[in-house]
Amino acid sequence: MNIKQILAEKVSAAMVAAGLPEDTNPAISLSNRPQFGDYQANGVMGAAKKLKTNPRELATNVVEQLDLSGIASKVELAGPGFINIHLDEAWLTVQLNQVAKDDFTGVTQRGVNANDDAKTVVVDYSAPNLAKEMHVGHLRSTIIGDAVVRALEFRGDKVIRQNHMGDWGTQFGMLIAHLSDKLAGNEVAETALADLENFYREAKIRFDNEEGFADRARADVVKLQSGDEACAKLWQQFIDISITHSEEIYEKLNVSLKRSDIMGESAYNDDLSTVIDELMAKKIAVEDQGAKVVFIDEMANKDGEPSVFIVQKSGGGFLYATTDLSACRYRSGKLAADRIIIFTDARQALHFKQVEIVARKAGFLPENVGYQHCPFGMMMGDDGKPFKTRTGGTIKLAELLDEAVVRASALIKEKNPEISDDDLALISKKVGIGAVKFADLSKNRTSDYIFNWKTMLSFEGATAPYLQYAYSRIQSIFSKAGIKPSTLKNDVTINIIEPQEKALALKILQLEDTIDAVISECTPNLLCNYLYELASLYMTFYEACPILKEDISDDVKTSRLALCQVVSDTLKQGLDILGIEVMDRM
RNA sequence: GCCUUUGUAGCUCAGUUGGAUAGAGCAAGCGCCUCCUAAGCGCUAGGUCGGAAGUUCGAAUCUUCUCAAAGGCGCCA
Repeated sequence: MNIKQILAEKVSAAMVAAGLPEDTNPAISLSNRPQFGDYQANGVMGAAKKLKTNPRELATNVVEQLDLSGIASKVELAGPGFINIHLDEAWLTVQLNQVAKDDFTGVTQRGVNANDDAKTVVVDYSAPNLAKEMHVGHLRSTIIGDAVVRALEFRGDKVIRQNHMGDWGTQFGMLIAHLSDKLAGNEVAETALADLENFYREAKIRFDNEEGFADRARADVVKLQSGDEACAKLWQQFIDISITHSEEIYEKLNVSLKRSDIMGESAYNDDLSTVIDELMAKKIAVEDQGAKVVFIDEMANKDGEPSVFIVQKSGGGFLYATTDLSACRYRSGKLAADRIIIFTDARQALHFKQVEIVARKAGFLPENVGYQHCPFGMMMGDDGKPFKTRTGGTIKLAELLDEAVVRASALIKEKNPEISDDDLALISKKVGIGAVKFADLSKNRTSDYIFNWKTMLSFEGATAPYLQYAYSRIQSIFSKAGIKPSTLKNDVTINIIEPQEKALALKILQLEDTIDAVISECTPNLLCNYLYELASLYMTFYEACPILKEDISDDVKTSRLALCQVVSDTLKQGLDILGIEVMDRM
């Protein structure tokens, strides 16, 4: 169910009938003022400009050809060529009632319509460095990626998650050398690695100061990479425990990543020399100053100097450029991806642009496979500088999340002193984590954003608690009415009476449109905006339209209860895509 | 030096491929609980969209220049 798409098809047909080319964009958008109707089509003006004709006359022709019978109650021509569309309330009512009965709250599944097949989408996100604990810098990739993944799946695409964990590289030599000594001292790996930050720090101190240790560490890297069994065993132990740390975070964050989604850097190790051989054989890469590099003319600067992309170090070692090229081939080949999406911070934008160009040249990434690097900004403190602890250290993600729950708990207790300890624990977890996630997800992906406890947990305005509150208010009505929401699904017809109900209906019918925008641009903030608007319209409806009051007729009562039911489903479903949980009471 | 991103109300942010009078939330001010959860609702105020020029019926959005911030640019990832 996508109103915008239905209107786009109708207006397009009218445009063609009026003599415009087939690919003319009808440019349907929501009207920004009630007197301009519900939707407007602005495409005629652009088209008239291209054809150098009078926009008003052209628009008149299009409107004459436009058949919206049954859908619109009024179509008006305004200004230089705006076509304002007032939707027919009867039509809206029919659509709304269909959505009310639908398990996917009106979102069409891929494959149902022609030209809308399910795609295989590979999504690379989270990707923490296993040498250390996850810190706040990993939050955005993890939750933005997960939200997009869930949106894709909800729409019906086949998603293959790829957690490209940093589990390989020189620092692991130092770590396994240190671990080896700890185990020799009769320590158990789990205890030695209980605090990864400490462990890393200890190893680093030894590496920098202790005589002979650095040499051992370097030797261990070489041994590890050449397949030495003892080193591999130590490495595996380290990796396993570090992954367990990450899994705890995913669990806390309600993120859908599983161990089976891990495809770490080490997994590409055996393929790297092949990648280089192919690049050399195809004369894409050349030797320069001892290293193997690709000179990318497509990205030359004004003076014609090509961009440089190193794929193998002069000593023969490989870099993350090599790994990412190998990943391109694996994903488009073995995984048969139609589309590849990568979530990393914006600093890597240049790198991924280079990877794509080289991979396409080398044939690792066929023409028809989409490749999308989705960068995001950093998390800043109140002072606008990178978010750090008071002493300047990185903030562990686990600690941040714990603090969110503690803060939520204090606030809930204050609002609701009689709450039981069990309820408090459960609700503060959902509210605290939800608040952190929503604050992040609701911001535009590309810019840096300021992390602030106060605004995200204020419980006022556009926050997760506001949405959760709207949801629990609805549940409260059901419980007060003694009605199981599921019983409303089939027998009840919703009627639109008040303007607040119409506004709500219109918003409900925009879910698919919103999801599609989230999917194509990888921007969950659009879904956040949508859900906030939905919740806000519900609150307005709640104040204006009594449901369980004595003077409300049974018909109106059941109609409104059913409307509540659709809003409740939509909110729950939308928040679920964001990985935010709801509760019946708060 | 070159490249990328960002700059919108006091603060935090939206703003769909150029569309009509630039929108929310917080903070500020004023109202609304004998009534389904006031973690709420309604109203008021707040802006030369960093600056300048250009493109056109029409610019926060496109082009050029400029100012400011952040980041990247040959052997880390």
